[in-house]
Formats: sequence, structure tokens, C-alpha cells
Amino acid sequence: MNIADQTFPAVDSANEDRAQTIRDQLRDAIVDRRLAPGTKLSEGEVGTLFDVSRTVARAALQMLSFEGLVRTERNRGAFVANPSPEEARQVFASRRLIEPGIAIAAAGRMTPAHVAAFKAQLDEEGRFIAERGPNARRSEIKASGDFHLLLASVAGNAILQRFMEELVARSSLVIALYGRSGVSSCGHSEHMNILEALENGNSERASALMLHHIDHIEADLDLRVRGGPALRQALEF
Amino acid sequence: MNIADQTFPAVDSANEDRAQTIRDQLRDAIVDRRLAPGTKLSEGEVGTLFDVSRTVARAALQMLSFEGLVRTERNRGAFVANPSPEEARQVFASRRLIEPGIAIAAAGRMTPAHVAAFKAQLDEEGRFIAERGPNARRSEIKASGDFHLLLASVAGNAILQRFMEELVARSSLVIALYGRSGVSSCGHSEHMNILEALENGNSERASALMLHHIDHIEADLDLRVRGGPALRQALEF
DNA sequence: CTCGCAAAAATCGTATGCAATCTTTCCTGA
DNA sequence: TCAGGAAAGATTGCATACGATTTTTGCGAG
Repeated sequence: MNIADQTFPAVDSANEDRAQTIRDQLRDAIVDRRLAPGTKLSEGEVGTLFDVSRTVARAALQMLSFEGLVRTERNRGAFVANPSPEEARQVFASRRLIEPGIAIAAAGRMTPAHVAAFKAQLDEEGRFIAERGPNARRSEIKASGDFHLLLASVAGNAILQRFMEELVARSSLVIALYGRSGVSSCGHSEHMNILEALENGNSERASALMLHHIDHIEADLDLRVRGGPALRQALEF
Repeated sequence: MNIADQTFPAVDSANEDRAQTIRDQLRDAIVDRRLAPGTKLSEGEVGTLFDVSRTVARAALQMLSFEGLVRTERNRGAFVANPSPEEARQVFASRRLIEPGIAIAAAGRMTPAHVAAFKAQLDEEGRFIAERGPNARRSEIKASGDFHLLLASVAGNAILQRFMEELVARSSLVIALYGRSGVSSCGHSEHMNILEALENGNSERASALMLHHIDHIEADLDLRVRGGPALRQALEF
């Protein structure tokens, strides 16, 4: 897969920072797996695709590299990240540490508006699971991540929210790479249980459910190294 | 305080990324309080000081803005961050969530070499506390942060380590801004207690001590808004 | 046909230039 | 004297240019 095969919506909200817009689009493409891990993102190509100069494209790539979604090598360029099993484990270890606390914080701040937003989110999630098709799975992974991001935004801590944005994005990459199959529908019901606990203000239960949920997601991964990591990296897969 | 009043060591390890070196130096200057919150960091000045073009200076400032140490405003430039009391609370809320878990992870991975490194670190910390002088306090804050960074590196999770780097740096800013006085010596003894628990592999105790330690640090802050935050921001203080 | 090496092409790192925006200065009129 | 506003200056956003490094291509020897 080459980045030139992608098409990107025009950058219309021009007033804002263009590099940020490009970063968001590339992040979506990576998380959606439209850009495969290892894909080279050359500054020139990105610039041409988004109709900006290399300067702006470079800034966007730098941002993604901070988030761990792309890896940059000096004088060689930027590549869509290809997380190792060890990195995958660290992503989930971090989530286990942070997300139960976020669930507790969110439980104490739920409003009816939040509940409605969660319901809408879970509805959409359910719809993607019902669908069966090539990009339904992508949408499903994305929607599942959005549930966790919504939770983080309710928790009301901007720093933790940013951490979660990074962790969720990296998780999506990891799931795409190492995911076995269908914990997803199971995950959907777990999301609903978590929401129920949140609605009842039962923070302890929400926290415990979240912890189990993360364990389940990770348990669905196959993190055995296959073929040796050196070869994989050498082949840029 | 103006950035031009600062002096920076020459960038000698030239082979590496120059923007990164500049970022590190600026970060040290901010954390050490040699650059006051609100100080303008113009691309041109930074470039001149480090003898690079604005392109490179800009990249360094962008990195710092990702870490939350500088705030950038479009068409206006970059300023040393001036965390609000609310931001300060969020920093410590994040640390309360993450650091006890880091302590647990670290307790299971301590080696004699790690213990020695911690002892050296605590010795240095004690030396700075003994000293009394204008920049002894700076060094003290920095050394105190280094203890937490050392702990994070022992925990062996690169992602959490990066999160902690950001949180410790922002904490240093917060302490410099809102710190009352001398919990620091008290903090030193708490560090020693934590190390003791780590040495004994008593992860539960290390975790609990860490949580209290963070509480103590935050309790020493005076987070009441003085003069109204709008005014402060308007005056760039 | 394959291997090795040199030339060509592509890509990156960085400096610099120009237009747009913001800030400061200074002048004018009340 | 002071408010208002225009012009000058400073600074940022972005594009482009050029040397340095890497990758690819092409060619000749074995």
C-alpha cells in the first residue's frame, strides 16, 4: 500500500492550523488501517497530496511521531509505526493504569447530556458490528476507540485526555496488527455495562469493569512473534 | 526576564538532531526557572542564540508545545507556559493515577545497579537541600524530579516513562509558580522511604508511599487564584 | 546470469525569502 | 493632554532553494 493511493478530503477549514488538519487526516487513515504499518510517508508526497509545502507536511509528520503513530529515521523519512509485541504490551499496561481512574473520575461527572452522547455512540458501535464487510471492521475498531475517548473527555482532565488519545490510537494500530478476531462484539456489551455503571454513579464498578474490559481486549491479541521481528522490520512490514 | 539574557552551552554533539538538543536545553531552562513563565520565546531569538535557522528553532518550540511547557498562539509566537491552578490540579491528578502503578512495576524490577543509582540520586538531592542559596532551590526541584524520572525508567515502560517526563517537567513549573516553601526536605525523606520499600520488593508499600508523597507535594501548593486569572494572563505573568 | 560499484535520482535537513499578521510608534484632531 | 488611527517595524506562516545523505539504476567484470 502506498500513500499515493489514498484520497483525502480537501482542507476547507483553512483558518485553523493546516498542519494539524493534515495530522488528523493521516491519523484517521492510520487508525483505520487505510495506511498499513510500515508505509513510507515521504514529506514530498504528503505535501503534494494535501497541496501544501514540505514545511507543513513535515510539521504534521513530526506531530504524529510524537504520538508514536509514525516512526522517523534521520535522513530516511517517516513510516507508519509498526509496534512490536513489547510495545503493544506497554500500551495496554499504560491503559490498565490510567483508564480505571478515568472511569472513576467520569462516574462523578456524568450529566444527562453525557449519557445521551454515550447512547448515541454505542448505537453507532452496534450498527458497525451488525454490518459485515471489509471496512465495517475498520469502523468498528474506530467506534470502539471513540467510546474510550468519549469517556476520557467526560473525566475532565485535559492531560489525561491527551494521553488517552495517544493510547487509543496506538491500540487501534496494535489491534489491527495483532487482533485475532471477534472480541469486538463482546467488547460492545462490555461498553454497555460500563455505561450502566456510570449512569448509576457506581464508580467502583465502572472502574472494575473497565479493567476487565482492557484485559479482554489484550487477551484477544496474538502477541507471539512470528518470523522474528528483525525480518519483519527488515522487510518494512 | 528575557530569553536573550540566557546563555546556553554550545551544541557540540552535532551529529544528532539539533532541534532535539535545543529542546532539551530550553526545557532545562524552563524547569530550572531560568526562563520565567510567560517569557516570550521568539523563533528568531532562539535561532540566533543557538546559531541555527528559524526552521530548527521552530521545530524545537513545537516539541515543547506538545509537552505543554510552552504555549503557542497563532501569529503571535511561543511563550513559556503559565499553568493555571486548574492545570496544576490536573497535573497532580494525573500523577496520582500513574505513579503508584509505576512504583509497583519498578518494585518488581529493581536490581543492585538500580539501587546504587537511586542512592547516588538521593545523595545529590540531600546535598542541594543542605546548600542554601538562590539556585540551590532550583537544583533541589530538579533533583527531586529526577528521582521520579529514575523510578519511571526502572519501571520499564517507555510510554509511561514519556508521560512521566512530561508530568514531572510540568510539575516543576507548577511548584515554581505555586510552591509555598519547604516540603522539599520532607519530600527527601519520603523519597528515601520509597526507595527502602522498593529495595525490599514491597510494592504495595512503595505504591502507598508514593501516593502520599504526591499528596504532600500538592498540599504544599497554594492554588488559590490571586488577582483573577484573566488579569494575570492579560499581563503575561 | 549475478555481483559489485559508480552515477543518477530521490529524499531529507536546513537556510532564506516573501507575504500576512501582529505590535509599536507617532502623528493629528479634539 | 489624550484618544484614535495610520504607518513603520517586528514576527510569524509558509514556500522554495540548495547542499547532504540515502536509495535506485545502470553497466561492466567475472
